[in-house]
Formats: sequence, structure tokens, C-alpha cells
Amino acid sequence: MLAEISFPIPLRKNFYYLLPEELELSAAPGLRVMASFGKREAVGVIIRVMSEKDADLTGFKELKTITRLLDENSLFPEDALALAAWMSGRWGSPRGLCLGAFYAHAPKEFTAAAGPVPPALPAAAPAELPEIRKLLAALSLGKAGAYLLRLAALERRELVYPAVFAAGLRSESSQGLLLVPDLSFIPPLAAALEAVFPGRVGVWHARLTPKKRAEAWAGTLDGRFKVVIATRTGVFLAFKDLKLGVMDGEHEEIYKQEEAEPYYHAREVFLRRMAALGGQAILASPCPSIESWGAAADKRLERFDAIPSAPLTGPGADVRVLDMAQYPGDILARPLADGLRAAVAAGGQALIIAGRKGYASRLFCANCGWMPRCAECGPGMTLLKTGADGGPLLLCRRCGKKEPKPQTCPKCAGKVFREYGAGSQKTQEAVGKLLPGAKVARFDGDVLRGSLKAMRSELESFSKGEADVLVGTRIALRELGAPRLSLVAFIDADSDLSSADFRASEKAYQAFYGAWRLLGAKGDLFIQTREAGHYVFSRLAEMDYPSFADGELAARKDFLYPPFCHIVKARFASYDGRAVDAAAADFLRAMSFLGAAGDSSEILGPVIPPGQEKRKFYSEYYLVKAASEAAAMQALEKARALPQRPGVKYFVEADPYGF
DNA sequence: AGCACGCCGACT
DNA sequence: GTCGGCGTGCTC
Repeated sequence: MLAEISFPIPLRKNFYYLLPEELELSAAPGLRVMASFGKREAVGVIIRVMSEKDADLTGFKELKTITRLLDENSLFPEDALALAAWMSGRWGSPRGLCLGAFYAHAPKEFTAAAGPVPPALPAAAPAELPEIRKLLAALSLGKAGAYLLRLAALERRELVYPAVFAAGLRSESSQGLLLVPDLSFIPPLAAALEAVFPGRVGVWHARLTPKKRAEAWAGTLDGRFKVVIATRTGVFLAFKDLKLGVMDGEHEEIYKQEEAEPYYHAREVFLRRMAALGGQAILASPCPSIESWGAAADKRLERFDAIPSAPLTGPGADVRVLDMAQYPGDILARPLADGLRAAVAAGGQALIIAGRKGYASRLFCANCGWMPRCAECGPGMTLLKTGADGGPLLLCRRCGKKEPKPQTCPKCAGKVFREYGAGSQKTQEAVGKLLPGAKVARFDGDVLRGSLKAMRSELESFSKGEADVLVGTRIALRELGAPRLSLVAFIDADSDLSSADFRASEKAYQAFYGAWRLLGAKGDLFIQTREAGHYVFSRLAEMDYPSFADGELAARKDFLYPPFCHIVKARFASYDGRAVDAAAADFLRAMSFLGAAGDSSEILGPVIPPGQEKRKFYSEYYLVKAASEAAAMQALEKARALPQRPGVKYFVEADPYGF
């Protein structure tokens, strides 16, 4: 008999080995083996067992023999083989690496389980909200299901999650998984869960020491842990009896792995895995991703909203959207300038989120304030000074559409246009001028790219209360602790909204929401924009996320973006511009199968990063908007199989988050 | 990904 | 004269 083995290497093929007679009965798909592989011994996973005549062994000198079997039973009742195969097709990484994600940390030998496990204690149900009570009732039925839970602050989660796991993990052996977006969430949530499952809460993250890692893996597999709290990679842990999973902050981009293979989105793996187990899955977030919002709209997720909706009950910061058309030429609009002065005079601190660095300028009509927008896909267009024919051009950074700069305003026929857009440098100067005595700290890309120490010190000078104002980019919101924070301002919300990323509105809203939360019970949130009519601002004052998400979902449908399509991004880069063109032509030819079946798939592009005309290095990308997951997987496969062209680099990505 | 082979630079 | 840099090639 032969065994087809998958190794965790970046190769798109499997390997055949002879199965020793004594292993023929116990060998089965999903079990790990040791085998000589090249010059070393390696761990692989059996894909299938077959007889010699079923294998195509042409061209083989000699088959090696499996050294030994590492498992008696599969570590993954949910079928890691099938999940890995799907992952590989969905995000394009080799199957062996996808499978390797499941098995990566499994010890070669398992040690015997520790002594008896303490029983669970009854959870104090904090179910004062009817929506939480309803969710707990649904969970306690123990039926398979997938839920979307809108939930607010960390303090609330420390109350709600223990009750959720207590309700869902009634049976003796059942286990739960709590995925969190950041390491820093683990200790408080672990403490809260310990109160319900004393001694039975496991922790999993990338920074565990080897010994702790082995313990965590073993405790998860043998059922000692009732609940495991984990960061992204925890979605691959082997459980004895996983029944309930919660993904906290499900909208966070950190759940998408795209810096190293295997590429995957933990949210999708999580949902698929829980479904394969017949378990319960909860996606939780104050501002759910539009993908999940859409799934709830289709009833693929059942939605529970535990945040009191508008009109907002209880205290909160005032939200003021400033229409910059009324303050032409100002970097800081009058109400913001007044607010800043007042906040600092009263001993408060202010956080100023400046526009993105290197942001190309935007055009507006000096008479009526009209701004060009992309007719194809919605966002504001940026002005390029140099088009191919030498004249100025308008560029959509999302879909690459170009058009000449209009001579007259289509709205009022005015002939005078102006440009605007302020970076962090300009903003800092303006703040310095406005508040001559104040200490201003800075936190932007330059500081971030510098030493970690310098970055910490800038942040700390603010969080310790030494600096009055922190001028930074949106990342500053993440790390911030500010005792006296009383004002947050977004100087140029439009620079985000016109970015190449179709998730820009969603991210902007999440940033506004985060800032509002950071301000706590009172304070002022200012948002400067020239597109005050954009739906991202409608009902922002009430922090009414559902109404925003409904609007965003409708926009995604109109312009065909996820969740209404699947995206495959293909980028070509070379020093030779004509080689890039040839590669792009190969690509378009390979994609011609799309739309043949009459589906609504589209191809956008080429999108060319602005300012490239002057450079020696050429790159451009296309976005395939595939109407179905199957079409996307096919497009991904065909794009990956493109013939290599000398000097051309290819980057193919499914569902990119970094644009 | 490992691991080896292989061919050019600074060291005992 | 060796140690060691990382390019390239192979793994049933």
C-alpha cells in the first residue's frame, strides 16, 4: 500500500511513500507520519491511502517508506483536510502550508493528561439587556448556529462572555474558543472567565514560551481547558470537543493574515470550522464588518444588538461634522479652533488626526464647492498634475478610472477651481500657531518608522499628561491612553474616504466610533470634511452604526464590492514598462472566462499608483470582482498559473485588505 | 521550508 | 590557504 503525504512546504504537490505492512490497518487520512524527506526527517500528514496500481509513479526511481505513525486518531474531528483544501483554493497558498497551520504546534508525543478537572461554577448572568438574554437562551439550546453580536466596551465583554460560555457549554466535555484581535485583551478576559471556569481557562498566542505552548496545546486537545482565549492562530487549535466559538472584534483587519503564507482570514476559517463541527459561532463587535452585516441581512447570521440604538441613551461625547466648504482655506475650522483653545485652557488634552501623508490634492469648485466623484465606484477623485498628454487628470484611486479635469463645474458652471488637503506637518504648524504655549507631541509614519523608543516616548508624553496635544495619523488612536482627553479631531476625513480601499468608509466610521468611545462620557469629537453629504456622516451624531452599515451595504451592492463579490487582486511589477503591459495582457486573456456564463463579474484596472510616470519602476494592478466564490477561486488559480515573464514580478491575492 | 552544493571575499 | 556569505536546486 501507498500513502500520499502532504508536507508543510511551499510546494503545490504531495509525495508518495510506501506504507509498512504493520501500519496498513492503522494508517488513515488526517494522521501524521514521520518520514525521510530529502536529507531530513519531516512530519507530514496522510492525505489518502491507496494501492500501488492507483498511483501514477512514472519517473520515480525508488519510493521511500514511512518511518512511523504519530497519531492513532485524527486530531481534528472537523476534518482539517477538507478545511485546508478549501483554504488553499480560497486564498491560494499551497495546501501543505494550509494543513501545516493546523498541525504546526502539535507535539510529536503526547504526555498523559493531568489530574481531575474542577467543575464549572454557575455564571452570574449579567443579562439586563433583553438582547443578551435572548442570545443566551438561543445558545443554551445547544443547536448549531452562527450569530452576530453587537457589543460595546471591554468592560461589557468581561461580563457578557463568561455568561455566553456558561450558557453554551452545558455538557460535560464541551469546550469553547474565544478569539481576540490583540494580545492585550487576553489577561482581563482570562480573569473574567476564570471566575466561571476556575483552573480551566487556557491561553494561546504567538509569544508563549515553548513549554507553555506545549501545555496549552495539550490542555486544549485533552479537554482540560473549558475555554481557550487565543489570538488569530488559535483558530487552528485542536480541541477534544469544540462546541462554541466567539470571535471578539470580528471587524479587525488583524484577523486577515497576508504578511506570510498561508494566507487566510481567521473569521472565514472560524465560521467554516464551527459549521463543520455543528457548533455555535458568535461574531462580536461594536462596529461589525460589512461582510458580517451582509451575512446577517441574508439571515446567514442571526443578529443580536446589545448596544442601545439611537437616540443614544446615556452620556457620550458631542459629535460635530464640520463642512469645510464653509471655512475655505482653513486647516482648522473656526469651531474646532475655538474648541481646541477651550479644551486646552480647561486643562484637557486633544488628539488631532491629520490627513494621510503624501496625499494627492483634491479639487473643488470655488463657487459652489462641488467635488468630482468617480461615476464607476463612488469615491472622490484625486487630481494628477501630469496626465499622459500633459494636461491635468482626475484619477479614481479605487478603480483606476481617469478623466480630464473639467473646464467648468458641472453643477454651477463655475470656472474657478481650488485644491485642498493638509498633511500632518501643515496641521502641526497650524496647531502650534493656534496654541503658542501648548506642548504638542507628534505620532505619525515618520515617528513610527523611527525607533520604537522614540515612538513610545511621544505616546507616553501624551498619555502621562505632559503634552496637551497629540498630532498623529489614525494609528495613534489604537495605542492611546489619555487621562485628560477631552477633544478628538479628524482634520481631513476625505483623505481616508477617497483612498484606494473600498473599505475606507467602514474603517473611517470605525475610527470615528473608536475616538468617540475614547472620549468617554463627555468631550467633543470634530470631523472636518468637504463631503458632509456622504452617508458615512449621516446620523454620526447618534453613533448609529446600524444605519451607517445599511447604507454602506447598499453602496457595496451598487458598486459590486464585497460581500456582493469576491476580489482577486493581481499586481505586476517590473523595470520594463512593456513587460508589465505584456503580463497584464496575459492576465486579461486568462480572465476572459469570467462573464462567459452571464454572471456579473467585472475586472477593474489597470490601477496605477499616482506619480509613477516619473519613476523607473513600473507597477500596476487589476481587481477581479468575481460574482461567486467559485468564480473567484477559479480566477485565483488561473492568475497564479500565469506564464512567467522575465523581469516581471507577480503578486496575486484573494480578498486583499492592504491596498 | 530545510538542507546541500557551489563559487567568490576577509580572516587566522 | 580556510570560514562563510547567500544564489539555486531538490525533496516521493
